[in-house]
Amino acid sequence: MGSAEPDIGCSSSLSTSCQRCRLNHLCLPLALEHHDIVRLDDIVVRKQPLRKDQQIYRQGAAFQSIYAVRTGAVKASFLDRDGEETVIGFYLPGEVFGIDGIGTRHYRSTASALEHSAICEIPFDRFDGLGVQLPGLRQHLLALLSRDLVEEQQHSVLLAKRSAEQRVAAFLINLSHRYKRQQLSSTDFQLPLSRTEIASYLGLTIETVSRVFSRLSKQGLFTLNQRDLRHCQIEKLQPIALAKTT
Amino acid sequence: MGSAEPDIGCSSSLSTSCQRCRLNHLCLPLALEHHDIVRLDDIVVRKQPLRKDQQIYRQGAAFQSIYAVRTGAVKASFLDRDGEETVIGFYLPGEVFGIDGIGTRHYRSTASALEHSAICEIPFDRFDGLGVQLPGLRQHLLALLSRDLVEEQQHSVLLAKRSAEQRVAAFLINLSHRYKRQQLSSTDFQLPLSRTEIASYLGLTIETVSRVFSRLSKQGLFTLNQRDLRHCQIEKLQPIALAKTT
DNA sequence: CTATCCGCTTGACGTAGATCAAGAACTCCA
DNA sequence: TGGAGTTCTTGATCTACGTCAAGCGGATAG
Repeated sequence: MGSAEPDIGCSSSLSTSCQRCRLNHLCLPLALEHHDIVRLDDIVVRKQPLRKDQQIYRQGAAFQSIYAVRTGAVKASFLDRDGEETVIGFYLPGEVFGIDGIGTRHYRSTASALEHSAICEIPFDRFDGLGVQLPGLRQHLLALLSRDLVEEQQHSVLLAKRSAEQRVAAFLINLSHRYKRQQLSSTDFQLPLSRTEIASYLGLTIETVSRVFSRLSKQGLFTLNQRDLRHCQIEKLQPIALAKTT
Repeated sequence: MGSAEPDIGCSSSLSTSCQRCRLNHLCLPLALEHHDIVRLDDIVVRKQPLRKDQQIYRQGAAFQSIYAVRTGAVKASFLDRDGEETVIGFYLPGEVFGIDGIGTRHYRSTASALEHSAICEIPFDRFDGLGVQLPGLRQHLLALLSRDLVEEQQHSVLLAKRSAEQRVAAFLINLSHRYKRQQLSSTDFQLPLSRTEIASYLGLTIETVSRVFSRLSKQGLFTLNQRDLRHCQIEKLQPIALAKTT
């Protein structure tokens, strides 16, 4: 996004510790007492900021670390053998990704930056070692995985049962919640995904997504220019997202 | 299934221990040394056999235990507020379910027996306590969750991108693998789900599922009477399940 | 300032799968 | 042994969304 730039900015945030990170109440440290956060800090690797489209890990690569988003946004996508890419998820600041590699010891998707982003890497074996001493951390990882599983189940239900309009409405509601969690506006924000990516994530075509956006904004539920969403009326989207399939 | 019966049979298997269970190489004990299995055994509750449609837990109930299937089959389904039921998963002998409740401390779906079934209950806090002493068990649970997450992601991709025929083919391949894992025939088995349940699980209608079954069996890929599948040619289903969406 | 590209929108048309409707086969029970 | 309730199949029709095709506006480059 941003202009040209040799400098990618935010070098200040590069040096941030978990203790001082404004996201520590959302992210892994939330499981820890103040004095234990230091120990997590020791193993967290704060990476060089990434440019748009830079990859964090690739599908099939050996699993080594889990990651957290500090700034920007990251998508996970799955490439099937005909070269078709499917967006299976995306992650906003404070969210953890890469945990789907724990079981198979291989990443099952490719993670890449959706925009300029800063991420934290947590080498898994060190994290696991820490878990021995800090049961809270262990519990938290378990809870994280379990909640991701539930979300993925809900995504499946969305794809299995809901119309295009319902999927798009649910997508916007979900985004809104996740921005709110970060103390950001829940009614005005940038879409982290392109139309193509949204379509892929929701199991639709780009044309359908575009038409649904047009229709909903014509109904006055929000205004949308490119990725710039404004005045989103979540309470009016809610009934659309739920609606009886009768 | 079976005839009338006051006795639900398999009372012998009721007394089985994990050590002697024929599924112990698939199920939780696989993570353990022989002499540690006894400790797992201590906390496992071998429940009364369940009849078809009996519930194990209900959506929204407080999370207490995780479960494993010993015989029979179990489905997990999600009820949305219009009363529509969606089948989100099903579990065969040796498989563990209920772990999606760990994060929220509430079950997010209802689990019920698809047929006469025997299940093992593992109270989660005792299990968790055991995990402190048996790191292998802890790792295994983590791996289990992570692999379930991957499978759920794959299910989402199936729903997002694949045609009715591809979904049904993938479903049969999946079943075949899971029966094989149990040392059962991978080409001849009973479908654990009704047409209605299969349709719900695959995001289709019952009519479409039925038509696809007819079409595929007319092509000689298998024979199917009601739930009785025979001579299933997995290697011919594979190309159908994958096929280019071009 | 004009050209090319890319992301997005919009319209016209086609189709896979949904819906509606009927009937066949199997199950359960009297 | 037969009738009522399931579950599954099959056909005829409808429709939401996909496909194809054109055009627009904003961004970057020459």
